[in-house]
Amino acid sequence: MKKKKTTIKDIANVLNISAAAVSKALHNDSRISEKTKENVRQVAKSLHYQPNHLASALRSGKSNLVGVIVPRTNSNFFSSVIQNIEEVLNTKGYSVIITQSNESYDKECKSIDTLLYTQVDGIIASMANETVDLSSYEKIKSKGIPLILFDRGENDLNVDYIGIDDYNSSHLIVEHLVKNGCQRIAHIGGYKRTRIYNNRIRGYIAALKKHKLPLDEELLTEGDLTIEDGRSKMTQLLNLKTRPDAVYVAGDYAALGALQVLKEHNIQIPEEISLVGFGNEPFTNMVTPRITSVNQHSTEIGKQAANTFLKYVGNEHIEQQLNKIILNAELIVRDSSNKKTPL
Amino acid sequence: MKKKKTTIKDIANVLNISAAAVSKALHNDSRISEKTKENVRQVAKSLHYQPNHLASALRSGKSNLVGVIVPRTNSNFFSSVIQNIEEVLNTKGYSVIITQSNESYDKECKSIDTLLYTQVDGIIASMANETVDLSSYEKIKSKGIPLILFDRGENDLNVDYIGIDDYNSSHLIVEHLVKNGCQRIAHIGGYKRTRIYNNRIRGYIAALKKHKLPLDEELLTEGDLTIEDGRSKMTQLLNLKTRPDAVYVAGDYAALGALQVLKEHNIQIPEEISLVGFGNEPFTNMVTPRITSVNQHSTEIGKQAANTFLKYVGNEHIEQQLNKIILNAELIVRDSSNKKTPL
DNA sequence: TACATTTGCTTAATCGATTAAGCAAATATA
DNA sequence: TATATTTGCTTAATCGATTAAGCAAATGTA
Repeated sequence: MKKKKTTIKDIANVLNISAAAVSKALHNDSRISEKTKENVRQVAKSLHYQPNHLASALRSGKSNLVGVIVPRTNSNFFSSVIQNIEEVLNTKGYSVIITQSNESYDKECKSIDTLLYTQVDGIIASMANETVDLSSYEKIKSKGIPLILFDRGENDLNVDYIGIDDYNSSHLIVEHLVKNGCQRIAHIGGYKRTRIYNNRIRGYIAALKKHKLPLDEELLTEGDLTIEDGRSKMTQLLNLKTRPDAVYVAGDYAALGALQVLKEHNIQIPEEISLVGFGNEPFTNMVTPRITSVNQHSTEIGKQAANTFLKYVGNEHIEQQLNKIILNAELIVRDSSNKKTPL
Repeated sequence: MKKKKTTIKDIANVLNISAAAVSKALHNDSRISEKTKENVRQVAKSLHYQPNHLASALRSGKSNLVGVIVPRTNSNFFSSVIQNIEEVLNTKGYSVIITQSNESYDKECKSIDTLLYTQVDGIIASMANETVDLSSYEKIKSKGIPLILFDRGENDLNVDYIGIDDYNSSHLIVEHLVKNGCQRIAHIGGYKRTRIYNNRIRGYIAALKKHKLPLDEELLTEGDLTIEDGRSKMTQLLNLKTRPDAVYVAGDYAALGALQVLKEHNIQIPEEISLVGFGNEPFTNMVTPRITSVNQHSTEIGKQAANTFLKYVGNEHIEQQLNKIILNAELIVRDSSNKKTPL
């Protein structure tokens, strides 16, 4: 019942040559005659031979696999990054295996173990929200395989990082809102412990100062930026004595939750309250009103991450170090913040 | 510079015992003394030993990896299925590696090769839209590893399948629309060559007949069900001499495209035209009006798929055969089809 | 005391592919 | 013709973990 797989030995037996000769023939070794090569290829085909990756990887110490860890795959951003990583790496003979952390630290550790256990040649990761302890990532480094972070990174790891300029993006957003006449701008932020959200918060605060707007602690919240989080934070903001006239949400899903609440309260967007999200998820362009958001350049991030990995391949002597590639984010203005009669 | 990994041999050298003893100690063999076991564990820890999966998998013939192939990961449905597969399999010591076909046949073949090459112990897949030639899937079967299909399956492969009742779902939808007074129901469908879309089309036709409604070929279209497809098919329908009074779209993304077009034409939904999608993607509940859709039970599908795989593990003698688990889909009625003043 | 059993380990083969080293035959060079 | 080189293969070691077989020492049984 159990179909046994064809090995080079099987091919060797058919042709009455050694397994070594078969291996060399398949790798087009110059010391094997054309005739033998052709025979080997034919027999290999007829026996449906497929090389056993475990054996060759064990021997060569190279698996030609690259692991990717993302918080979740169901956002367009991560899905697009992965797709671009694959596109670049596939052409170089690498295959990509994807694992999700579900924003959980435990799951992330397990993912890392799985990937190391699979002997991947490198890991490209975006860290889970929960992650504070970096020891599991240190483990990757200690194995001597390249680690590249994107989007959610961490300076302390001293590895390559590709992301957008979160600090500056906040400036772009606040500037845009101020130009549209907003004075009381709230920020529904992510957790400060996550670097990118911290940067967005710092950018928000700095931008307020730059435009001589007061920082009102009531208007600055922290959360996990799920739809539910967006809903509850927006509700909270609406219950304030003085409501904001603009809300900048650090994630599109939470922005969507906020939008729902605003609509349920029959609040005119952007006339009464302007709304800006972050991430440029496709749905921001689908809902009513369309939500202004920030394009994170997922395509570019994916390609750069893959190329950064390739830089290390075959150059084992290059020591990894903190090397940031920061892309300029792009504000995409849509109905939710574009007042027809600005200042 | 290159950190070399710790092997059982290193541990053996430290303790002056054989590698075999170390291996047995780590596997808690009864023929190894408690004292030695404890020593081995300690040294393993201090040397940061991690077993080399390639070696053990090569020897044992079991990789403890399960491959999952999906068209794309960025839909909530697939992402949720994967998450549930992982949950079930992780507790049984399996890790999951995910690959995406991007709806491309070529990419799907490559994914299959990657997974086979990685020597996964089984494959759980949902087929790409493009796939007609089943030979790459036959290859999986010929390797003797279990293959489980979900959502997008194919009877001819004679393997396990988990999905919802597409045919019946169409009946539910048409019935619902008829009850709401619709008489001229259009169907923006997927490609007939994909089984599930074919079933939805067949169900649509049968349901019309059941309710004694004429089948108008103009109202039945086929496409790839992207947002763009939804937009163009909806535009096409609006240009008909007699417009439909309801549109049943076989996918939520296309339904969203249709919704956009309807809104751009200032058509009242559901009063003038009712709209129903398929898949219950989160955004159906977020847009205005909220879109009626069909819940595909991603959680259940994921769990069942994983459990089906587990059924075969260690039971190499069970021959795979066509074995369908069909779950009842659930119609979730929302604003886009719920007329306040029905018949 | 004499033999049987158990304990605790070692040796060596194995999984499948790769590769350094080597050897005989064919071909080239002086 | 004698020697050097090239060609085309084989042998055997290797990657790291597992495991059947085996052996000596310790313990048990009669």
